[in-house]
Amino acid sequence: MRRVASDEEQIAVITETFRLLGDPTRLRILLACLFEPKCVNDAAAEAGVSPSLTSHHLRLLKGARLVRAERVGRQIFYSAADAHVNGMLAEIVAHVRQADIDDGTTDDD
Amino acid sequence: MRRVASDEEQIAVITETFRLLGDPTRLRILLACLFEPKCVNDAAAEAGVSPSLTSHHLRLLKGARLVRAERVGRQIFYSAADAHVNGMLAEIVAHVRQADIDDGTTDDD
DNA sequence: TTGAAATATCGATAGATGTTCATATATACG
DNA sequence: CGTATATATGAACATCTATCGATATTTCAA
Repeated sequence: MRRVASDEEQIAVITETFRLLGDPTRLRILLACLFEPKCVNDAAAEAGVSPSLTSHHLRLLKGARLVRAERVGRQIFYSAADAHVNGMLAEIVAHVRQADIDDGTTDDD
Repeated sequence: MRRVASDEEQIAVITETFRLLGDPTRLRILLACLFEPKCVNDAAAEAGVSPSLTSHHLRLLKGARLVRAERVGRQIFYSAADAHVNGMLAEIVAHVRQADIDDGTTDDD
């Protein structure tokens, strides 16, 4: 018999996921891996932080299934875990732009 | 001449939004207001926390344009700011389920 | 096996954050 | 007016968390 995830558990997982996305450094690292797999060093360079810290964050992102890891030689390439990760980012970008428009602080991209 | 929001600023706003969503209590309060406007007391009751704390969180959510406030008499009704808020939640729920499936810990809703 | 490169882990710390309690503001009603 | 209800605000605190530096592990090459 299959277990049914309770609302509390679902909220716990969701908030944990959002919480991880709520740090600038971690988000930059995730964005670096979004469209093409990146090794730790490259992701670190793109995010502008140390490989150590990048590895730390990638571990957390991997724990929340936001990224997947694949070893190639002595490098490990990280990429977005599924399409919903991109979807979330797309939605929040749209939301932020919407809020900007409502606010009258629009840019002209 | 209109200002163009830099990547750094966009990331700052996005992470701030995600950060706010990354707290269980705050998310529950937001969920309470998602599909129908709720006054502070009702949202507090549904989230199972004090009205004071609810007001605190709603202020933050309002600051990030995640909810809108409308006064009716001596009550203030809060509701989701725009459709993208629902979209984000939908995407993350789908992501969490996808991760569950990949993990073999699926439920049967 | 030895050395180098890439990634991971551990400990410590400074700063951020959620919560509570007390108080303040605002609206409605006699 | 004064009272009650609804919401908001402020300070204080206890906890969590991102970051850094050093060390460990893993993999490849010679």
